[in-house]
Amino acid sequence: MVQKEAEKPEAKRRGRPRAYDPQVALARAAEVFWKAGYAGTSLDDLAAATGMNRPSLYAAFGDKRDLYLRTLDYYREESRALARHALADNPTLRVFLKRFYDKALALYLTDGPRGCYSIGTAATVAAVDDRVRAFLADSMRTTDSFLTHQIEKAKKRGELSPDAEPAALGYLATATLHTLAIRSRAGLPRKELNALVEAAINVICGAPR
Amino acid sequence: MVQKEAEKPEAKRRGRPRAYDPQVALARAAEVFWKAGYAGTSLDDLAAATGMNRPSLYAAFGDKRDLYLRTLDYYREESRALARHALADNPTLRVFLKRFYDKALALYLTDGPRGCYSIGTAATVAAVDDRVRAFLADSMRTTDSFLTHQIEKAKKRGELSPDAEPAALGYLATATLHTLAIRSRAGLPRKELNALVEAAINVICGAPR
DNA sequence: TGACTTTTGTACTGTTTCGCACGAAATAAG
DNA sequence: CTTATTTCGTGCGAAACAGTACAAAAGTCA
Repeated sequence: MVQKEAEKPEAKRRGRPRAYDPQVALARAAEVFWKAGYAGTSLDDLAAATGMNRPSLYAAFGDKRDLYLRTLDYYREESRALARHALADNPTLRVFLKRFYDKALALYLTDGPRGCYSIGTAATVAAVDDRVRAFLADSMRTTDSFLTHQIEKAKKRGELSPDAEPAALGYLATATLHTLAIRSRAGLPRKELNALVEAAINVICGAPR
Repeated sequence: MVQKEAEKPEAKRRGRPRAYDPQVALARAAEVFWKAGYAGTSLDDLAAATGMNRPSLYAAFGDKRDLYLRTLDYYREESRALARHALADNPTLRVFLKRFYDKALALYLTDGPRGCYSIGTAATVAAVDDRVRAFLADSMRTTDSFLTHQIEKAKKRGELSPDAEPAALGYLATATLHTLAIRSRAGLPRKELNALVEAAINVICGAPR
């Protein structure tokens, strides 16, 4: 609806070639939203950041809201790829969680204390935009079930106490991610965040041996 | 700097009387920010909500940022009063936490899914405003130590396992509050949030007897 | 080369927003 | 009743903003 659906990346297009790469533009736009929030970002800001001018922005992505929704999807895909990658060598739950939170923190602390993209920006918009709210809800449910699933696997492998409840611990694992998202945006020092990660992992996996 | 410091509430003031109550105006302003976020709220919105006109707003609270910072303080005071009240009859940790989260949820779900005021609005602003960022950091540290203190007390009273670590559990208790703040703003149903509260309390206090 | 297609960039319109100036209104003090 | 003081409320000017029209630019295709 916003753009030509079937994009052939390599096919020679007919008219004047684009001066921008849509994926790069999307990433640049996300950076601006990330910093200033949705409402705090103007189309001029976006144009400046992407190097495009406003008419091109409209043609490529629709209006500001459309563009924002695109960046949310973009961010979610990137995040999921990171999470999947942390599972590549089938680590223990303890090792996986450490990696998972460390990767999250690395993302949250790039270019100053910016926190999580969707929590830092979409949470505010969610109260007035149904689609953003639905996106947020869906993202969090997905994180819940992903983490719960990892915990279930670990329990089956005998890494956890037999009376550990994966669903409850999954909630807490997601809650840990959320609190890191907010705390990092609040500028808390890395050291403090590391201590929190340590504490959460010990509670979820049981005291370290 | 923004307003006369020593406000004698009952002293007969000299000129034309105010047509508004500053405390009420502050609460109304907070409601608007709560819904639309800081950047998403214009002075006209605030004027409409408070029944004041813009020049009066400036005279009373300074500019938009000053007013917003005031509402943050206001909200924090209200929240602390609620928390203190939940401790009035010296309840067990389990009972206290249940009350604490229930009160938070009641606040977060008033007038639709609006979540926590400071997390829902200040988190976004924090990335571009030092004072807001400092406010957020300070608030969260206060919550951490408050909850940790309650957990320590419970441990001394023998309510918790001897090897429970209050500092670690305190982080998780705050994390639970944070995740509730975000999830409620994302519109997750009350039932799901209740289940999360239940799970978190069981992890913090130990399985129910 | 010339017709066609798509993107670019400038410029324009109307709206929103901010911040303040200024006179009217309301009250206390003398 | 007059003066001093404080607030109210209209309204103005400047800036920011969203969205679009239009012509120039930069390609493809025949």
